This record gives sequence, C-alpha cells and structure tokens, in this order.
Amino acid sequence: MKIASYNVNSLRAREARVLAWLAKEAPDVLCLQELKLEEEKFPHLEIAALGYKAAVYGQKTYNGVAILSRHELTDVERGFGDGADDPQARFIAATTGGVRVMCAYMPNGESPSSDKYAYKLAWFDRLTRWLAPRLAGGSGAGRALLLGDYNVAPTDLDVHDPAAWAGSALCSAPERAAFQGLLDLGLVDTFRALHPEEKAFSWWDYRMLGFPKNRGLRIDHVLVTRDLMPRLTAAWIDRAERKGKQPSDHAPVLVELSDT
DNA sequence: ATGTCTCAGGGACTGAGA
Repeated sequence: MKIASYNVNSLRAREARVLAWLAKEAPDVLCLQELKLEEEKFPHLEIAALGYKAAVYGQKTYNGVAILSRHELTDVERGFGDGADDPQARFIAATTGGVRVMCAYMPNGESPSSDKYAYKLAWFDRLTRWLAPRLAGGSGAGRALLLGDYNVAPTDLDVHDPAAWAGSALCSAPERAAFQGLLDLGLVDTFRALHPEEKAFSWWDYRMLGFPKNRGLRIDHVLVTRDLMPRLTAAWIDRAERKGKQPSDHAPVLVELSDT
C-alpha cells in the first residue's frame, strides 16, 4: 500500500501536473494540502476518472485539504470539531484501506513575533488534544497515519543552513517541541526512521534559486503509529516532482506499507 | 537582493500569504 502527501500550492494552478503525477505514481492514497479552492471547484470528475474517491475540506483562496483513495472513504471528519470557531480548512481525516488517514496543513507561523505564530502553536495543541484519545485505544487506533505539511523542520539535519534558520519560524524550539509532542503520542517519523543520517528536503523557497542551490527544509512528513512500523518497507521524497515547469514549492513525500 | 508564485479585487496593479 503506497501512501503519499503533496502540498500542491493551488490545485487550480497545478491541476494538470497533479493529475499526471497521480496517474504515473499511482499511490493507493494521496493527501493534498493548500488546495486554495472551495469544494465546489474541486475536480471530482477528473479524479474519479483516474479511479479515486475524494474527501475534501475546501476553502476559498487559502488552505484546503483532501484525501484521495482507490478504496472507500468512511468516517470523514473535517476540522477538530472542538468549537474553536476556526474558519481555516486545514485538517481532514478518513478511514480507507484498513487504516485511519489524517491529512493536515499546519499553519506556517511567519515569524515568532507574529500572531500567526501563536495561532500555529495553538493549532498544534488542538491537534494533539484531538489525537490523544483517538490513538489511546479502541478498534483501529493502532493503524493510523498523520501526514501533511507540518511547517516544522524537526532537527537541524532537516535544514540546509541551520545557522541561518536558527530560531526562525519552521525551526524554532517551541515548534520542534510541538512536533515532538506528536511523536510522544506514539507516532514515528517514517523518513527519519528509515534514513537516520540523510539530509533531504521536501520544500524549497521559490525565491533566491532555492531549488537549484538545494537550499531547502524537510517540513512534509508521514508519521505512523508504532503498530504500523513493522509494515513500513520504504519512505522517500519525490524530489523529481519539484523540477520542470510550474512546480509546487513542495515535493511529494511517500511511504510503502506491506499488506500485512 | 523582500530576488517567486498564487489569489482576490477590479478591470492595472497592489497587498497578503507562503
């Protein structure tokens, strides 16, 4: 079972490219972030033509997430349902192919002095509180994945120039602590588990020749429950998808799980 | 070197967000 996550930075601007990637890569499940459109504008027909069902949580202009799957999608949850009155569409979960898939677009945070940074830390706290009871037990609790654009580089190994990024949003200690808080719930960073020493990135700034100079960060992650780890056979970043004409600023990240 | 991309509003460009 191949499961992928891809921040597309506008599905409208990237539709042909994303559909071509989906057809070529043929994952069982694909989580999308930064759709930047309402569900009414989601290309349901084109996605269905490739053999996928879709659960969408959209929003005009910003944010927006979706889960695509070759299998049925059940028990769809949009947002945390925690009464926070948050209009930002950043989280969707569904059960498919025998696993619980949770797709997230974490806030960027801008800079530690920004209101957006406080929102980011609060959002991680809401996610952690939402997740804790769901991973604590019950049927299926042990077979779950949390994947998406975390907007956090967990360690300096995930940063092209740690000194330049020290203390900045995406790399600051409180954000890394929030990321660790998710691991403490019993989740594992799949890429790092299989590639403990590898310096690899999933996002490169459009500016300053970020990609040609490989000045990137690893901020897109596939976390899985410890119960799923014995099934994990591969975890990788599709760096080639960041090349070519009109790419997203992110590359897709993927994992392969054996069937049993 | 605040250097790119995307969107909305409004109908050319500016500002926001990343």
